[in-house]
Amino acid sequence: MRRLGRAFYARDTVVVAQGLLGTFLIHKQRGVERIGRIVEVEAYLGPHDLAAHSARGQTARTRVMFGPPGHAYVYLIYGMYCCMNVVTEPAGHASAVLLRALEPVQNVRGRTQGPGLLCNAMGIDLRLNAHDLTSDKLYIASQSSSEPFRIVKRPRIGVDYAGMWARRLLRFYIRGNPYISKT
DNA sequence: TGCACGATGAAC
DNA sequence: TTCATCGTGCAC
Repeated sequence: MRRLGRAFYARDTVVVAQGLLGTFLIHKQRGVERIGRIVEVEAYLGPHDLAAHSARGQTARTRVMFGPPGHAYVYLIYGMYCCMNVVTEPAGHASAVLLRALEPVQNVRGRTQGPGLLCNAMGIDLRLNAHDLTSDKLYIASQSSSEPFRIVKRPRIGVDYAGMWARRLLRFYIRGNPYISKT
C-alpha cells in the first residue's frame, strides 16, 4: 500500500476520478483504522460544470474546492448526511471527485453504498472538511498489484437540474462490483 | 433576518 | 412518492 501524494490529485479531474477506483480510503479515528476500497465516484469539473457546487462561485462552504488539490471537501446534505469529495487540479480550478461507494475492508461499520452511508460507515463528518489527504489521519492509498477491472461510465446521480451537464458521463464505477450504490 | 432547497436514504 | 432535517446562499 502506497499513499497517494499531492501530484496524484493535481491532474485532470476525470483522470483522477478513474484513478481513484480500486484505491483505499483510510481513516484513523481514535486508534481505530477504518479502510474501504473505492468502487464508485463522480467527477465535478469546476465552475463551468452546472452540477458542481463551485458553479455558484466561491462561498464559505465551497472555499476548499477552490483551494489546493489533495484535500477533503466534506459537506452536509439534506441536513443529515455528509458527502466526501477529493479536491483535484491546481488551486483555483475548483473541481473535485465525490466518493459514492466503498467496498468494506477493515473496521467499517454498516453499509457503504452511497455517499452519505459511506461517510457514516467510515466515521467521516464535517470536522474533516478541508483536511489534508496527504496526512496520516485521512488519506488514500493504492496497491501495487491488484486485479484488473473495467470502468463503467454513467450520468451522475441527483443532478437533473444541471441541464446538459446532467447527461455527461462523469460517474464511474468498477464493473460488476457488488457495492455500487445504484444501478 | 427569513426562507427555499439540496451531489441522500429509507419508509410507505 | 413522500419525508426527515438543517446549513447554505440569496432574497428582502
